[in-house]
Amino acid sequence: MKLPIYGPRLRRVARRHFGWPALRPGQFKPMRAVLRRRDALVVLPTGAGKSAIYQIPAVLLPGPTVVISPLLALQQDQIAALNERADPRVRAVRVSSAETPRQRREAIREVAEGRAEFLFITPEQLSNPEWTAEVRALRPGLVAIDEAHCISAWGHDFRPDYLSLGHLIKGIGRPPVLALTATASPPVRDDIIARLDLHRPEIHVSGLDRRNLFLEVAHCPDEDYRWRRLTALLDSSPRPGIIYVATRRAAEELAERLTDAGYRADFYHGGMASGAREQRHEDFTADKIDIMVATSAFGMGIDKANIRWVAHVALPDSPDSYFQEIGRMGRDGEPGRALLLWRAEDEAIQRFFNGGAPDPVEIRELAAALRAGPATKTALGQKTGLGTRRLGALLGLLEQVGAAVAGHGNKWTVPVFAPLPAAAAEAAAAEHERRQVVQRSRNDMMRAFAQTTACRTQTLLAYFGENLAKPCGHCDNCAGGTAARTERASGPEPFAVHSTVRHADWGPGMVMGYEAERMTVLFETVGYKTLSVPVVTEQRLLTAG
DNA sequence: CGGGGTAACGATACCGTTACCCCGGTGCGGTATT
Repeated sequence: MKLPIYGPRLRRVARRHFGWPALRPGQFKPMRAVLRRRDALVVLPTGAGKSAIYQIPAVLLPGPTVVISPLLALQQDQIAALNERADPRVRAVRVSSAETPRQRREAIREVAEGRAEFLFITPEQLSNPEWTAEVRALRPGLVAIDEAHCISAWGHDFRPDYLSLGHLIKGIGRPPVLALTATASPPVRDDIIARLDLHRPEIHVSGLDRRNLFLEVAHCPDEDYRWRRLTALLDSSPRPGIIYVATRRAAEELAERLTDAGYRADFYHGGMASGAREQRHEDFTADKIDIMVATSAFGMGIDKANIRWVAHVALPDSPDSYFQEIGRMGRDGEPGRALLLWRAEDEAIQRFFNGGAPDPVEIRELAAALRAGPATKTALGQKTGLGTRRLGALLGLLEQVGAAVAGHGNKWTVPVFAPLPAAAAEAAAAEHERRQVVQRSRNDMMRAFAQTTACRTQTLLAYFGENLAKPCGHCDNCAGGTAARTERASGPEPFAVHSTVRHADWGPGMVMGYEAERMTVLFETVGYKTLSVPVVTEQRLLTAG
């Protein structure tokens, strides 16, 4: 049997069809996985060439490629970039609310007739039974999930159709699946793999240590101090840069205060009219805006290489978000500066955003409604009086505890051995609580990152399950010498990094890293925990395995 | 959970304190109206 040699073929496609002279680090292995028709999860932070990982193999694989991407604006940019080349083998079309029904049908026809290779679609459209059948008939050879962390970040409450992606992909014939994201800590990866139902996926993680970024954190006792640190950064840094804040109001107010103080600043958040949003985004891309004060709405889809700094006038909800946000700078390889200006009070808003417990009565009623026979979400919504958002979240919970299942034609029903409504409600509440606990542990890890005296990069990479052998040399703690002192203070490590351990109450977990006399363990049920190494050793809190 | 705004109060000439309320991120899609 002739062994396939992938490298030259991939490079040839990159050159001929896309005009890229060479492959970049981190691209080849996942491409090879795709060509071997393996499921894969790719974590590649720099943003440089993530799309190529599905685009190049797509040309070599039979059948069109379905691309699932969260934002219409993002899709627009990617489609435009592909169609610029006027090569039918890389042509892209789209099915979304931005197209008329006629245009959507035409898009499907173009793919069916081989006039286009890529079909961009949102999870929401794919969950429409009409399109499921149409897309299935195209016999796609690959499904690419862009910004796959959205499954974990948004699926559970914000955009529930993300949770159904696994079912939806089955509905279109279950071709190999490639999930792509810039950040995914182990719990997020597990979530992606579980929700997409990836089969023995190859996991490729690379480029987490961004050596051109200098990481710096300042604890701010009050708002005045925070303002002084921020303006000191602005006075000493080139443009452009991004300031992240927690709320829309804060974005507007800070932009105004900066403008009054003589800085050229504008704001951006999800509450703006779509036209204005687009304009601001374009202006920033075209270097017409120096300083963008924004909520987390400003993020995905920023394709700009020369962002020189990112400041946080807030405490992000997790290291995942933080890493994602600072990862947008310095893509050109030139220096970038990350400055986290945090106050203890910032945590309150994150706790609020985590949300409260679901209403047990509502869950029970929904569980009962499901027993009346297969029903669509719309029908269930009418029956229970639940809004689409809440309904989606509750259905997701019930599904996870085996009290609901998506069947034929996107109708929901109860599986054969489903618990009775009361028991289902109880299990769903427990499942929600478990998720909350994990989310709170991620909040805690963000604060721990802010407070550490160890190397910032080592701390951050440990959170993502990666080991950086030596302090990074490009963070405040390395520069100030505390990282070296912290490293010297660390004693013997009772369990190897990445080994599995067990705690009497918290069950199984994985050792993520050590920092001085403390160790971080990620437990399956309670999330991240930081433990004292001497206490662990003396009291035998953990056992191997 | 905490910040910010406002009303009410108390004491007294213009203001301070307290209590209470409200607010707070991320985007798809489809429909009704210009």
